[in-house]
Amino acid sequence: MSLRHALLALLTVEPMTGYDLSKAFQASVSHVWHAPDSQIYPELRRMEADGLLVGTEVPWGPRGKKREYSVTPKGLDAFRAWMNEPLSYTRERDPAHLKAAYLEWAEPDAARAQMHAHIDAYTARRDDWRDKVREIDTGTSTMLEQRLAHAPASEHASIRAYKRYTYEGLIARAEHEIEWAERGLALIDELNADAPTAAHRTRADAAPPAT
Amino acid sequence: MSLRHALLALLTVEPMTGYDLSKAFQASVSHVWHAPDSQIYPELRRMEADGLLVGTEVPWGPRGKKREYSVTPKGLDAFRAWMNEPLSYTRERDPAHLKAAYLEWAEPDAARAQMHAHIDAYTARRDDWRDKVREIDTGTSTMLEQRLAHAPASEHASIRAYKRYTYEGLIARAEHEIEWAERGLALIDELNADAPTAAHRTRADAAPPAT
DNA sequence: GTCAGCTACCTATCCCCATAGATAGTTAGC
DNA sequence: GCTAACTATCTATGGGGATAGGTAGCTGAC
Repeated sequence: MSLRHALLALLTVEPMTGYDLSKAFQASVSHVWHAPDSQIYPELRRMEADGLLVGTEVPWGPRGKKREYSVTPKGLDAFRAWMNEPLSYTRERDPAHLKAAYLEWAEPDAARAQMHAHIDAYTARRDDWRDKVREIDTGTSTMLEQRLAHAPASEHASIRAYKRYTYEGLIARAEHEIEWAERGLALIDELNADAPTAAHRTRADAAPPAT
Repeated sequence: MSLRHALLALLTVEPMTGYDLSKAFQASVSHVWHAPDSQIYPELRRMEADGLLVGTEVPWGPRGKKREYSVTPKGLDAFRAWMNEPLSYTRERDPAHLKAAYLEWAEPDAARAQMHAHIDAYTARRDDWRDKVREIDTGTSTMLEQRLAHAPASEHASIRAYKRYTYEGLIARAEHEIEWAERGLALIDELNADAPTAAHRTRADAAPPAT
């Protein structure tokens, strides 16, 4: 149900078409929540059916048309209700840590490659999020500036602060993941210092026991 | 496809029934990857159909029977192949941070409750993972000890080290999440310092902190 | 005037997962 | 001998998401 609320968050700024939304999504929310357009369009229809949005046909060129959605009072209520109730936390499900727990099965070099992939993935995210923070600070984030333009000046500080807070949390998390993977690289080196390749070969034959 | 590999990881230790697996899952892997039995049983069937496992009927009491699965060489190959290829990283999708980005919409007390929920969820996980580390160190983890019993002594250090490494990473992550939420609480107080809510004021007056 | 590239929207399939429940046999304690 | 609790397995339904398409109109450059 998070997609629904992410869309509501964007539409509270101003009415948009599905296409606009999928672009806005990529530019802003996607750093926190990703969704392809094939998920956005049907969800908008469902939200309209549920009375959270109203869609109006807008002419586009001589023959074309597009559908612009705006939030209804009911939609606003739903969004506020979601914001005011705490999330339910689902249990951990993390492929990287799952793999790490059984890393003795991997070739040392494959284990290292895994760690490098982890580092690369989180480095990219960290840089991405750092850009977002910079955009917030310099006022070059289109979505944020539009949101601010539609909000009373008294709230500008909060809006900016929460966005910044969110991305800073994500940056710190990414840095933690990078550190973790770097410790992983050190650990792999340490464990393979004496027997670089022999360890795996014995393991390979160990699992199917000859009965 | 992670469930499949989590199951393979467990079955490399020794053959098990679906029921055993769902128990073992809860006791060990579930701290990294959770799955209910209704997902495990069909997946085992599929894995058998794919030739990764063989299942044999084992009598259980006078009339009952159960199905015990063991890993085939093909299953072992699949597991090793998974271990040796790097994971693909999917894009961020985090409801807590999504909400945080729009926290100006929430009542201050609801925002605080959200932060407390975050702290509670990660505190529980952190404690859980700390227990796991303690189990690893004291040798009271059944699954781990069984795994060690089936592996050459030369590998015991690695097996233990990777498990410990995994859980330590998760503990550090949980601690980061707790810190983040605590900074969130401070931020909420700061942003609402001039206009405290009625509820907040009442609570502060009713229960002043004992020194 | 036509072609590339963009805007706009939609469909289909498959997989994973959450949740809820159905069924049946076994074991241990009273 | 009965009952509660455990062992064992399976089904059904629906939501959410990934991936991969398809259609149609618009716009601007050459």
